[in-house]
Amino acid sequence: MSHCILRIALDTPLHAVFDYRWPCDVADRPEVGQLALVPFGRREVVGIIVAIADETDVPEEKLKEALAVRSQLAPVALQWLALAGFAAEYYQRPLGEVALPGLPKNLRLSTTVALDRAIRKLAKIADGHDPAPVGMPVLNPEQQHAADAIGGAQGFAPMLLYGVTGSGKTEVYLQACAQVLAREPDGQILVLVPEINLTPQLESNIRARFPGVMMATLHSSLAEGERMLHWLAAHQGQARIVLGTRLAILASLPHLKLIVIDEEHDPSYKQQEGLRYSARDLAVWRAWQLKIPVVLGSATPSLESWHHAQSKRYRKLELRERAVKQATLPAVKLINMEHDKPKDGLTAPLVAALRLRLERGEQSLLFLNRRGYSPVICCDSCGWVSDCQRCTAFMVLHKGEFKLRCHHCSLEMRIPRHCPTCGNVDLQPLGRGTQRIEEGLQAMFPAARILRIDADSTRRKGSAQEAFDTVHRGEVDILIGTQMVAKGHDFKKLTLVGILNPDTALFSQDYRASERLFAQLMQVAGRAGRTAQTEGGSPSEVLVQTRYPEHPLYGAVVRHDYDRFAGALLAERAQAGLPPYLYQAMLRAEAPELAKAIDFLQAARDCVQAEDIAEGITINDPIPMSMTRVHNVDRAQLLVEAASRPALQAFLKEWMARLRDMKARVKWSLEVDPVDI
DNA sequence: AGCACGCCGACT
DNA sequence: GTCGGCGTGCTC
Repeated sequence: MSHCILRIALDTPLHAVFDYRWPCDVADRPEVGQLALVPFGRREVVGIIVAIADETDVPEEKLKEALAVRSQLAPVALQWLALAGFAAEYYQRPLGEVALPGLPKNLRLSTTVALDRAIRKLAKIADGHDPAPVGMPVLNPEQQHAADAIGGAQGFAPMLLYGVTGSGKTEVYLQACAQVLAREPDGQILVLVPEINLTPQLESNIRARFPGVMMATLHSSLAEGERMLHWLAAHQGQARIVLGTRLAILASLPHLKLIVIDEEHDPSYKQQEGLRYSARDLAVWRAWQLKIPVVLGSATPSLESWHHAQSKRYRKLELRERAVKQATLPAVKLINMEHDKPKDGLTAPLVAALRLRLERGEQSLLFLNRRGYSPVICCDSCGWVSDCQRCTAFMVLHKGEFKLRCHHCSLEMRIPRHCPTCGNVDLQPLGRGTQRIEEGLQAMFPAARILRIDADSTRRKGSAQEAFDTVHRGEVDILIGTQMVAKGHDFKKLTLVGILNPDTALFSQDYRASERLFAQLMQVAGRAGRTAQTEGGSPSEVLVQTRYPEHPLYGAVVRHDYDRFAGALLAERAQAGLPPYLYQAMLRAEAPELAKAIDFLQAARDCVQAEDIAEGITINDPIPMSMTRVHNVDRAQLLVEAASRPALQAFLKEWMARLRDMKARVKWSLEVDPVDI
């Protein structure tokens, strides 16, 4: 028996692949894409075989033998390895760090009992190969046109499905899926959603519509056993439809024929720690690689996607009408808070509108993106404020729990009875969170059934679902919530949406804040008026309390005019030299002292500044992050810009190699295409 | 990242 | 006298 060399990617921050000896004859070598168990340092870990060679440069005494190859599991396809390889290069991370964390944990154990059990279990389940849908409703002409365009697309075909809330995008996806499933005998479809827990309807819709095919879900809250089964069902091609969150973009799908990204503008498609990838961008790359169609759906597309649609790189499919014929868009009205002074956070017109809904037995929703009772407490006499000891942030008053809590490091303390610096007993809450609004509402409408839905009220598992069920059953008159209530749910009896304090985002340092605010307002406005008017209820309305009613963003919201707003934002971006007209990467550093972090970034800048590789690249000054200190660590960042993606990529590759060689003792990381600036 | 080895302070 | 602090070094 001779041996070969297995080149294996391992989940480690080291930018290298590792070679192992493996005894085998030439005829029965393992395959690239198979998983293998290997000794690594003092541990045993599972990696992916990325190449098989006859020889290696690794000295004999260092070379170890692999312990096992997972031959019962089919290798991942070469195209999947290429996807991982692309993501690794693009985001400047080692291959193993991209390829392995997405696998079910049970696949990465030294034992194979869980794998063997899952394989046996799936072998007993009949493959879903009856693609016939049931209960397909008739589409309106626009929907039908879009569904046919998607279902009939050949080759790489990126499409933007642009349609207001309620225009029936889901039905378009479903019918396009039906066409693809009918045409491709083994074809698989990947459907991505921002948060699967907030959209259980889509899952049940798909199951009900396609009873003859297997569907698998992939998201972070699956139990390990389930994750293994679902991942394996996708990997073996049994699952014809895979519904998942951003992590599902890295699923092994050997027969992928269509990708759908619902609410493509949603920020949750961007992973914000570890490998900071954009599932939307990777989806488009994957579609390009496989020469298949990809659909990006949204009522308020990201400016990147809109830009691509305008320049005809993406085909635009538009749904102008609401699919439910009688439902029109809700009337959006601005309440000028300079004229109508709010009491307990609510202006008189909003209170009157709430009272009207209560009298008619209809539901209202108040949207305030700030949980807790008040974002800070302060001392009237000496000016003390409830700063967090570990962060550049205030501690938030949580009145019900008698606590101050930092939302960034989770530090908690009892509410001080008197001012820590001057002893004054009169400490005032400043500003309003959802709890305080709830308290004020309850005092104003003692008989009303008021429910608050935010991260605090739904901490227990399953309690969010219970809360939404209560609303759906009509057992709530006024719902108050954070962005949790903006997504997914349609409330049938809801005819009023009040938006309480959106102004802060207008003047944010982050140039993306207004794009996000617009999307959020349109989304929450869309919760109102989906069906109520058909039953003779109040006309649906959305009331926005603002100090800047003349701001163009609100004008656009009132007119439901995404097109013009997006056009104006794009013009600003072009003028100011911002994405999508320019490409960015952000180098971040953190250290116990700010100066250390800044020094590192400065050194990182200096090591390339005057050189050829930095030509055409703008390396900005290092600056402290806007929230400088979190959990006793100071953070700083340095923005790099380039006019073209390839130029930026080439620069980053060389720059990262040099930074790794610098062996800095501060923690640092790179984000390509950063979203929070 | 893990997980070692490796030299200096407070405890059974 | 030991337990254990986290500094530096390595992983085919």
